Amino acid sequence: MRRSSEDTKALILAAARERFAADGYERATIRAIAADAAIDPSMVMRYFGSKEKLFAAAADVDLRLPDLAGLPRETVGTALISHFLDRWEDDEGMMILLRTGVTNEAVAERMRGIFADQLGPLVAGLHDDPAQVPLRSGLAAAQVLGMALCRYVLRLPPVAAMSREEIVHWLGPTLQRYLVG
Amino acid sequence: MRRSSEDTKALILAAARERFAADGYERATIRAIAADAAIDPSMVMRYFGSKEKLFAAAADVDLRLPDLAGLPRETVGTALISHFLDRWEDDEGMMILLRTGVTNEAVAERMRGIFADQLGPLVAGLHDDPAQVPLRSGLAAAQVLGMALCRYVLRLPPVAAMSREEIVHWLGPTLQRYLVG
DNA sequence: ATTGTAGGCCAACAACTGTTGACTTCGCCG
DNA sequence: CGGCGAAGTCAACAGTTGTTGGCCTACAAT
Repeated sequence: MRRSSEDTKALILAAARERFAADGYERATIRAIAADAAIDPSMVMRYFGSKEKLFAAAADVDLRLPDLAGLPRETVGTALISHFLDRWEDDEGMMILLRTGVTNEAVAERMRGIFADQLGPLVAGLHDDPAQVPLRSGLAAAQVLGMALCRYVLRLPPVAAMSREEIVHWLGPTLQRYLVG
Repeated sequence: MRRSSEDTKALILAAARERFAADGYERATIRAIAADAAIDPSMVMRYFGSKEKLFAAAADVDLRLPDLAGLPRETVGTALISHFLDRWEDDEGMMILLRTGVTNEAVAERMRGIFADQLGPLVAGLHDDPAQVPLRSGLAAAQVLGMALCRYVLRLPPVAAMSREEIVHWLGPTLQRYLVG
């Protein structure tokens, strides 16, 4: 029995996401991705056109932010950090963005867009004064991304060893203050 | 007049630091570094042996942490964030470490060492209970690195636009709580 | 003036990269 | 059965990379 076109495409995409997440853009070669998917490198080109387009498909990420405005005012900090921990632990896309955005201007631009379009509106729902929004969402982004960087990417031992509850306990109040304090 | 051996070596090292800081390890090619220094690529090999050794020389970073134990207890948070902002703004080494440590395991290991050997002892000076130290220095690292990431590497507009005083004002109390609160 | 040496340059290497085009093989439809 | 399109393979391309060795050239000591 032969594979369908969509099946192989999905196979390649899965392998690509893994490689990009683990190695970043440059070190994740098309040959390595193809080998992981057990197919020929030329199939990658056939289905995705180029390495850049394959990456674009692999790095298509949605933060899936919940609607914090519906929550009790004093719980938005812990809600946000909980959500981000969930997201980081089950979506390779987060790792891809961070690993590659640091050395690739196009991806950095994409991250700026994601934070402006997704985190910004969410924070806007918490304030009457729109002038506060950029500052507060920027502060929140710095805290959340710093945690992800230390825990999932650099794996600083004390940070990687922290329990989920510890992180929520310490970062929750910080984010609370940044967001609405 | 001909250049001295040490002069060229310093010239190469300066160009290398700039390139590694701007482009990361993979994209910073020996040829590009040599061109910046206006010398032949083979000279880089002559003076540094290999690209890896050149990088090791370029990424030799010291956080130069001040002695927080000598300060009034309630000012350690603002003192730490002020110091890190200074450091980030006048030492390309910080950028090199962050840009490359994210995709290079050896550099990540180096960063783990730096934070264990430099930030750890500093925090230890603030506590009687040594068991608290890893948690607290990990939290501080996450906050500080997250700010650096958003401001200097990703350049998220709201974070990049913040004034130095705003950052100290907002992150100071957070670090204070993480360190001794 | 000769020579030794250290600084510098050139050309080439082998390996690896993304990418391409021609070729083969499978399986469905008429 | 025959052929046609889709799925897959193979080999090669052109460019770039780190790295090497041989060669040239200025300068200081003899």
